[in-house]
Amino acid sequence: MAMARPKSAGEFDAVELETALLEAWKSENAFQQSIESNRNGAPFIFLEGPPTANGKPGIHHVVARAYKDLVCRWKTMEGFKVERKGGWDTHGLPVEIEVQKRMDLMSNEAIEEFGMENFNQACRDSVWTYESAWREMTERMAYWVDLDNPYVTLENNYVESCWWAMKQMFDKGLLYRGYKVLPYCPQTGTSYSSHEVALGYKEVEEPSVYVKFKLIDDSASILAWTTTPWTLPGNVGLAVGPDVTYVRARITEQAENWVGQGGAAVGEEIILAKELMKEVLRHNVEIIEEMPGSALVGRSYEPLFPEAVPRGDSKTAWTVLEADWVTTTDGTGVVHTAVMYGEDDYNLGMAAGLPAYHTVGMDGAFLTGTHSELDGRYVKECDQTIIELLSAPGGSNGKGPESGLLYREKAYLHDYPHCWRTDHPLLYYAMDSWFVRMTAVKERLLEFNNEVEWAPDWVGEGRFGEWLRNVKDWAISRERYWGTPLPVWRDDEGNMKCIGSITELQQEVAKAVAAGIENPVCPDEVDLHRPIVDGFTLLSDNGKPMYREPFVMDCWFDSGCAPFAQWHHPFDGGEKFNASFPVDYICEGVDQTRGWFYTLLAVSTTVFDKPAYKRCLSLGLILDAEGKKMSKSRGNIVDPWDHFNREGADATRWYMVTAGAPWNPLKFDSNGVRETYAKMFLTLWNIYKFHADYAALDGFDPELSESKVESRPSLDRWILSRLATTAHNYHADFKVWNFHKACRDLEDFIVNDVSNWYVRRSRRRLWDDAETTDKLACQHTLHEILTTVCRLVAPVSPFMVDTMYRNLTGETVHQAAWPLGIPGSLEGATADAWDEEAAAATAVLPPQDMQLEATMALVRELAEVGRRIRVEAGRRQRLPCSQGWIVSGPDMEEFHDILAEELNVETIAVENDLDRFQQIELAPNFRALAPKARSEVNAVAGEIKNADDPSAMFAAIQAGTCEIRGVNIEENDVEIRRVEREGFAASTVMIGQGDDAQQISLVLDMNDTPALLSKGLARDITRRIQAKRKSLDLAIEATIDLEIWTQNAPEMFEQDREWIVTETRAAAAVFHSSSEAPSSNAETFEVDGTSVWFTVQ
RNA sequence: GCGCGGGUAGCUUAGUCGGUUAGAGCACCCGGCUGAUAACCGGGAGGUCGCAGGUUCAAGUCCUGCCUCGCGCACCA
Repeated sequence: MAMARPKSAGEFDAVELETALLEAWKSENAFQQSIESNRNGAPFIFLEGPPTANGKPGIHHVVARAYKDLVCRWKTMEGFKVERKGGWDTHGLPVEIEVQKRMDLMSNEAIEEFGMENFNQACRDSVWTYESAWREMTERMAYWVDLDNPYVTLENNYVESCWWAMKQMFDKGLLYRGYKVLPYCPQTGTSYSSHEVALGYKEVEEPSVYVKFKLIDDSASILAWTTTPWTLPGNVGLAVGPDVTYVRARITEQAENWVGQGGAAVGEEIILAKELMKEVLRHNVEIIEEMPGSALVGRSYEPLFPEAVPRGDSKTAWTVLEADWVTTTDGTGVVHTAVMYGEDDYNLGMAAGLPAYHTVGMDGAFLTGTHSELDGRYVKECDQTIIELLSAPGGSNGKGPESGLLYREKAYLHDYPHCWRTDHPLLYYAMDSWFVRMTAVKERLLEFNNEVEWAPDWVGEGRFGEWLRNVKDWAISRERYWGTPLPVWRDDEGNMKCIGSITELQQEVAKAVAAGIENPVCPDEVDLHRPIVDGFTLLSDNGKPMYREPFVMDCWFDSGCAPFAQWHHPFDGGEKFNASFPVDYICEGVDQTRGWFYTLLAVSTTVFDKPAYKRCLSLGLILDAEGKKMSKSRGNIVDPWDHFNREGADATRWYMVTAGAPWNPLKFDSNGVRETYAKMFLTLWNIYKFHADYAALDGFDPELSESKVESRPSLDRWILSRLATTAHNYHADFKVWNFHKACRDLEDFIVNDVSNWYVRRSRRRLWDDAETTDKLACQHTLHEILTTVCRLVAPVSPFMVDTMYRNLTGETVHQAAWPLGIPGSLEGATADAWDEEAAAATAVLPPQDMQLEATMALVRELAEVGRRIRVEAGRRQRLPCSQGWIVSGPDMEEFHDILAEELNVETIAVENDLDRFQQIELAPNFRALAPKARSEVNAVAGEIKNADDPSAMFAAIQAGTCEIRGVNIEENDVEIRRVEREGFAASTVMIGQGDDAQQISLVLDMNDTPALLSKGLARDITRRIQAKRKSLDLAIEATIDLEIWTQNAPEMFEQDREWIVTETRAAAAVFHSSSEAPSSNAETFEVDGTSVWFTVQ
């Protein structure tokens, strides 16, 4: 049995407390113990989204981890078995770039020269650069996750599971090889992800050209516009909008002031979108014909560079095609289509059967055979040549009009992506790529998404749903070095094999070797990375050598495999996997919508035909105090240690959770952490200290004494009811992900109800040296409040409450039961379903008494009202009033003494005669009045409000005889408001709402008597002496010698002198008469014209 | 351009079914109180509820348009 007798609390030092606890947790193995203690509980499966450890962790990582931890701890306290395996994302471009920068290997050639093996080794090492920083942050913030046995995406077992998954897709026909147009840098020989492209947008001015495409069997030309003249040799089609209106316009006269090259002859006919005619054409024209785009579809035109692209068997090459994405916002309403150099172009080309041939090599130069003046030249240097070729009489193909094929050139200013390493413009370039046919499983994706409980729901329905409804095939390959290699081998005829395991690889290698193909040995522990896997040559079914497709996989694929690859499924851990899929809970930033949230679902759908997760908490972005996104480049990342080392992890975590809804962007404000520390944690500590210090002093032991709740004073029953109500609301908010609301309300309860009312009102109860039942009641109450509050706070801020709970109960709060029940421990329960009633039966909360809560709310309200009255009447708080009256309202008899004390009133009485102090005013109740009075409502309301004699009107209303503007006014059409009669110090409060609304007034008697003046003075003197005691740092039980002189003072009664003596623990006291001069070392003060001197020794 | 989410006091924010005096906290000022903690209580000042229309007897709340910030998507031919 644990020691349950609290020790004195001591001063609060968050950092010291937290670091000491971290040590204790470590030596006790507290995290593992908290799981172990629930080993028979129902499982709640959490999946950690793996961070990459090659960047320093910032405060935004702390936020995500706080929410992960919060839910896991909460579920653990509910009795669920919540294992938390850590994970690391270790592959991918960010790692490569980091290494490239460090080693100055800024191109693929450089990497290959350096050696792929060496390079990948460098990546492998680089991955762990900040691992210890992550570990320290994770431990310090008390994110409980198993970092000693994490899954690591670069490990062979993990990669093997990814290979297995890939093979499942391959076997289902969901994996295919194709082209994808990607932003590509010929200098470095790499394509870029959209993230990198975003880094390199630059505003540039480039020549854009309007080109005439001469129709066959027609004198007219179709006009198209492009900002990339180098794509023109690759032109194989023109796209028009089927519903766009086009015109055929004839040039009627030469244009004046022509700038630049190009032009048109009088009589030439040009086709373009009607809407853009004015903007594009510099000549005067006459419109010959109008037609929709659909009328142009199928027309053939002369290729600009007939040599550049072979027709092949294409029937649609060099014809007009329709595309619904063609707009008339710029250009000519006709889009020049070069299949290999634009994404839309490529998709259109594939759909329409255009020939798909490159005119540009991987080095960025025109391929031989494009045009004699262009072959072998870097495309960006050819703009001028192309313009000249087009402008020549007859144009570049010699079949155009005499005026040439160029109509106009125009400098064009736009944002264009550039290589962020070499600064060269990127080329959109069609490249070999592998895809997962996500479009084939779109319906399943949508179904599974509907099954997910999203928080907030609009991310699931909106953002994520939108993404799925527009799902495209997943380009999964990257022509890089450091990643999970694509396990596909291919021969020169296009025969392919996808390898799903090491064993299979070994078998295939053996087969190849048997057929005479040389191969390195393939041991069981073969490293599944480049270049090792590239070294194996396999044998196709037709006996041809097969080489590995030289790609690695998108690293998002790796993390998408986490649910099974973390267990090395299907090779190991079958049970582990089967029992934990789909997972119950994931939680990451909203930026993972297209990232991890998607790839998890994409992989689980294609491989298992199941969803990957049941619940997903999508967190808002973390912004700095100015509302700017935190980023390395802005340098506005907050270092979590700034707060860990100042206010501590508890305050940091509590701040994060209470600052706003989890899914809303969080403006991280350092002052807010400070505020949380001072308000929430300091207050809670002081409540605890108050209890613990007296409990220690009195030897209080909750196990050895008893105090029945129903026989405790109403103040105790009130705070316990508030505790139960707060806990219920807290839990209800947790269930619907409203952690912010839950925690704000709990904080309010702690600060307002417990500290500012209960403890303040109870302070004197514990001062009593004797063992009274009242003191015991207070101690038990405080004990119950604190142990419950500790458990509620523990999932969010796990440190301080554990220290408190340990001292109060001898046990750790992290193995304590959730006060609202422990469903996870019930027979047959799962994370999704449990017996609510049986779970509730395990709850441990005091009884609720809503009536009592309402009454106390009123008492507190009246206490505030009383102070307001005093301020307004200019009567100081310490000068008592002889009498106070409460006018109407519920019975509060049992709280009259509290009120009397709060208000410093001798007696409180109830007065039912309203008219004695007050009169009424009437106010219209619009909700009731409006339907009856309709448009007259304002006029009627005005007459009610301004009634000369409201009492008389109300009497008429009650009698049913009050009619205004034809409307019969009934009682519920008006509200009665009370105002004070002239000459009374009173104030009125409204409680309740709607029909239950009630007004209660407080009236104070402001007349003085000698007795009151004496008492008031005594209180003032006492207060000054107490302050002096405090400033002298005297022990509470120390006694003093007291001397007091007064001048111009009211007579002080003997009983009040005695009161001063006992209150201030004076062993000896001398009250000098007013004729005696005060000692020169006496302190002095003045109150209401009375001067007082005193000495304390 | 499309979608999602915001815009309420100097700052952080609450505001339910539309109901007539928009509520807190921080900071500021005045006063009070304190063996009560970096506290507490009362009061003050501080708001065109992003802008403009509309619906309604009544709009922070509902509708339309616009401005603006954030995020995502698309485009940049």
